[in-house]
Amino acid sequence: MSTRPARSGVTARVLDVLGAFTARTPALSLSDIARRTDLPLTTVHRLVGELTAGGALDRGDDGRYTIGLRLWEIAHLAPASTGLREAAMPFLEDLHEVTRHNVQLAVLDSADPGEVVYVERLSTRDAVSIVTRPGSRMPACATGVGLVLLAHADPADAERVLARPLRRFTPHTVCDPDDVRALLAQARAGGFVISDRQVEPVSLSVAAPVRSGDGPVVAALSVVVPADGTNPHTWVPAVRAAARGISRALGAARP
Amino acid sequence: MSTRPARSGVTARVLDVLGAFTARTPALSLSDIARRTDLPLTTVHRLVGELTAGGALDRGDDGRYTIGLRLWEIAHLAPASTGLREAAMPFLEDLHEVTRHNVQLAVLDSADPGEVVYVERLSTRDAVSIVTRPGSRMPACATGVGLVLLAHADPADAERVLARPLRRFTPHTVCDPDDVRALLAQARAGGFVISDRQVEPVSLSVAAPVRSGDGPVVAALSVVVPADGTNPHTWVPAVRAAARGISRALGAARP
DNA sequence: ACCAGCCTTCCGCTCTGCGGAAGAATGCCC
DNA sequence: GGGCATTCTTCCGCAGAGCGGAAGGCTGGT
Repeated sequence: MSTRPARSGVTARVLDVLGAFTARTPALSLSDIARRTDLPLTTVHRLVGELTAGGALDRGDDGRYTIGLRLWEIAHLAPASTGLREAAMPFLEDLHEVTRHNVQLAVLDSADPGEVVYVERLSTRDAVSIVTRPGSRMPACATGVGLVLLAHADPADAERVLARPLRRFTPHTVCDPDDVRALLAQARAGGFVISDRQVEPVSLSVAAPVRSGDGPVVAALSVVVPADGTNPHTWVPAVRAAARGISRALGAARP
Repeated sequence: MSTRPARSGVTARVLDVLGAFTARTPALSLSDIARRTDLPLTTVHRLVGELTAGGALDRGDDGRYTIGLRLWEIAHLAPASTGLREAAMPFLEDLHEVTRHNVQLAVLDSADPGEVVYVERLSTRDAVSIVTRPGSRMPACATGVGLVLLAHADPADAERVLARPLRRFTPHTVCDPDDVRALLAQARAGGFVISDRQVEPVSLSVAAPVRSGDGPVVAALSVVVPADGTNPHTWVPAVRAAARGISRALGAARP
């Protein structure tokens, strides 16, 4: 699931410690971290102490650690936040308001092109329930945004992703590489893709690519709507328009 | 401006390297980082290499480094994102839709109670222009959210903040400690505060506290509206209602 | 009282990070 | 082109920083 990027050295250990935190366990005790990282307790004690002193971790009243505000702050300087999210938000909000459904923005993980990382999500209390949050990841093949991103990624990367077994979420998840290739071709040709009940049997998503101006595809945007028989193509124009709007904004910001 | 949290040790240096990135310079070359951190070039070279290998930094096509996607992803496990932002978003959107103005959510920096860090912001293309972004910080005394947070913070911390000179942004910025104390008292008594043209001469903000259920104040929420003579109290009910809604959601999530 | 986890401090060995120096790879100006 | 400035990368020997085993508080459960 989570990659093990660490080779050796203190830096790698520091990153291992930070990597011990997950969406399901955002607060960890000292020995939790030691167990997960497979590092000696004493070592973790020192590292965590230094990280806490630097604001990268925070210590709660119960003694458990969480990711610190300062690290959170620094991380917001990532390009995904700085340029992309900034430019996209107004368009996401418009799309959200028009559709009244969940709207998502995602990028491809360059380290592992088989997965997408969600940058932003706008939800409504009464919208279809949904599993993703900003910062969370999903297999590229199963999601609308993932298919769009894969369609415009390095073909060699895409083939590498298709070479490994594809995870199934529902009976509708497309797991045959050839079927995926067809969807990718469709995405390139039509400028959008529909992922029909691939993640949850009750919802589908309509996605379109976001470019940096008229340059390469840097992100994808989708709307998740209930699979209630309504023709999904209804949503295509709105999604594509929003995606193009973001692309234009990005081009103006960083030519 | 930026604190120097580092003492010694590799961990501290790693954090120094990450801390070299700022909102105005989100992409840095190797020697940029060396200069800013005041570390030997060779050392930075190694650290940055290890950080890049671990996904904490990304290297752009031009050779410059940016904060990496993986770090961004991990940072989203900070409580400010996990619980707070998650719970707040629907209410922020409602408030945003009703007011059609900028809506912001912020927390107090525990390391320096004199500053607030913005967690989220919803803007509109045609709203008053505004300087804050998620992850950015401002002096607590000058902002609506800051005054609210300070009002409910440890009184000793508040006094410590008032002891140092207060930065002036406009002729309306409240810089006299006693005037600030009056505003804080008002915030406690009324459950809201109005920061009138303190940051920019053309806008004012109305802020209210967000509690963890019925517990302590953990965040503050504000709407920024043009200072066009409209009675700012018009906005108070909507802001307070949204703040209470978030508080309730937080209480339900983590009792 | 006893035990089982969790956290913290101590300390000596050694392995690892350190950074000066030197060399490649640009880019710029004359 | 030649020379100069800046940036990035590789190499390597020294020493001090990080390492982690062991031991001792500090809980809370039975």
